[in-house]
Amino acid sequence: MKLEFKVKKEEKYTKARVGEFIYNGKVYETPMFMPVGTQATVKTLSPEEVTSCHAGIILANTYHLWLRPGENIVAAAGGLHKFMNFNGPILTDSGGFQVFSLAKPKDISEEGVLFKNHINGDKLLLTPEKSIEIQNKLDSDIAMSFDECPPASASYDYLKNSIERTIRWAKRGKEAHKNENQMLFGIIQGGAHEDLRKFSALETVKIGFDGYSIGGVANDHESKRDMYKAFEFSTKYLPEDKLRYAMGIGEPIDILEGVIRGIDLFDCVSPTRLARHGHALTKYGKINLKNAKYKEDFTPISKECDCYTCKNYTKAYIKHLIACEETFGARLLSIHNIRFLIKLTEEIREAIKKDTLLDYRDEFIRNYFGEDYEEK
RNA sequence: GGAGGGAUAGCGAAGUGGUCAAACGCGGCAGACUGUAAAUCUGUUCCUUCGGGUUCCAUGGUUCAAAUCCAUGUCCCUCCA
Repeated sequence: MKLEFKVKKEEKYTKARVGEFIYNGKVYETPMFMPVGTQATVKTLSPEEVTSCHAGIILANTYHLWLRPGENIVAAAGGLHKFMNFNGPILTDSGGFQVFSLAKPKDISEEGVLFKNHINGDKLLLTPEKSIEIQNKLDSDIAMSFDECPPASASYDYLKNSIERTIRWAKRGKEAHKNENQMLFGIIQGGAHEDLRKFSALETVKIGFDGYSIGGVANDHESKRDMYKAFEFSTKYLPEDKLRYAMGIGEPIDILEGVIRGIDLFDCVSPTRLARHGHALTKYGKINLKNAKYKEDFTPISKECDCYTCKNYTKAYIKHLIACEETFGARLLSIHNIRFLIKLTEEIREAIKKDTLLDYRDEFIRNYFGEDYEEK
């Protein structure tokens, strides 16, 4: 079943909106934060634990599942949902990010991208058609176009050529897309340049997709200002009635600023990666539970948090688990961090409904960064 | 009782005349992480007022120079009886 998205409420003072879609008879609201489960698992968590964080859509990755176990095995299992025992909606990334993280510029051609398989060194060609074919077989609910994700610092000319090729790839991918039950999103690139974002958006919209992603952000230590420009210059040229998704975002403040600029969906590895590295997100900033000061702190990460971790465990205990490299520590922190970001989106939705999102943002910043916060 | 081996920073362990405040690993302390080649990576870890000061079981000695060579002592380990 293809999920139908509707905008339900637009905020009065910003571009933010609350939307909803129905999946398996359940109503899901946006803005939404989507946990990442690259290899068909949100690292360290069971599907039940992911769901307990009130997660909606989760991600999986085409490139990784193509290499292991192979899309045919997932298809033989009955698709990703059955394979990984997750009943909620699943979005698959196209492998486009791996063009950024694994390929070298010389590996990218009109036909596709030549990857050196990171597991056994084999050379493999991923094309727009192949990426879509794999995603069709994986049977995710939302597929991504195969794009090049150039670093934000790439030159104007490089970005321009790359965008033109990504648009040609998007057309090829759409033609190859055969799964009626699966949405297909196009991806907007263009760094922080308004004309490039505009061109990328308008051309991608011309092809016609079920939703639009904003890519090429937060991948190059670019400034927050540039990232927010990329959001703004993309959503400005996208249709109101389609989902907008900021790929790989992110940090709480970036989610807020993205929502304000009209973005509905966010995904990020940070809650689970930070967790594995001993960090917890809190309303008052990120804390590092490895720090000695938590040794005898027998209070929860957050008294206000309703997650399993905060209801049952202390900082001192989690610090001990992380110090001993016990996986349960990473799991408890993953639950907390995912719940934190999802709770953030819940509060954001409430603020949009009340037209108080800017006040909410300002209060969030005061709490999270302190009084002397300056946007960089 | 006899023969041999050893003692190096919080721990393990290199180093066997100068380039040694002493490799490396662990532990400790801190930092980074944004569509996951990340349970990873980086820095730091004798003291310091950043000039320097005090170290390699202890004490004495050889030498211009000692963790390194010699003597004595202390402790530990292995094998034989």
